[in-house]
Amino acid sequence: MNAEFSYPPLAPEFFCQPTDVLAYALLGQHVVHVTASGISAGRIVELEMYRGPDDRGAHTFGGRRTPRTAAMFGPPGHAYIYFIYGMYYCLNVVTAPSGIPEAILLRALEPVTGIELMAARRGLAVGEPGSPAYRNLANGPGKLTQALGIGQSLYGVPLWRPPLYLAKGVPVPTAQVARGPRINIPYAQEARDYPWRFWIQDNPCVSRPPGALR
DNA sequence: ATAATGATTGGC
DNA sequence: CCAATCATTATT
Repeated sequence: MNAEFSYPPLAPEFFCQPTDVLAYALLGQHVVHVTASGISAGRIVELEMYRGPDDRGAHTFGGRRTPRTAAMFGPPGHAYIYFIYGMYYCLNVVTAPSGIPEAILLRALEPVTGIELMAARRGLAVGEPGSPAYRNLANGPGKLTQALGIGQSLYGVPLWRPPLYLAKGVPVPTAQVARGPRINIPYAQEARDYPWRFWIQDNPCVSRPPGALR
């Protein structure tokens, strides 16, 4: 069993940094979810930032404040979770001070703890580390929430303590961070090409091969 | 009340 | 390439 996850939670103040700084700082950190079934956790290897109200790709473009997007207007370090395409949840880390709706979408994790639990939730067989089955556990925004058992009930929760928290990992040197356009926002016009997707260069668990810049 | 659509995934 | 599947949102 998982007695305790050995990585300590990040401090609440960690989230009080500009969104672009946090985009780099979050890579290499861990996402941990504690449930009655056990602990599952993964290392963040890919993410995207959304900066409303000026970002056409963001749910908060134009300052749209609805029940769904409310968390994005709240204080940093909380979970913004939304249901998409009738079947998947996406997990975001709210950033920027209250009133400024910015967030970072977590797009892919490298499995670290609770592999069997993650595989069971995904309906997959447990694979060896490095195998295709292993990579497939959390290499996408919908896959990672499914693997960690994250749903709407965690909407708005703080991310510095259980049951859902970010835990200290090894920061990724800027030189190892690749950037490119965000995925699946063809309607976003000029914002479509902003290089606001960040991932760890050459990491096998990123959601899709690079169309990289830098 | 109704219609359109999506920060995805998996299968053909 | 395209269907699955439904909450959210805007519109009537």
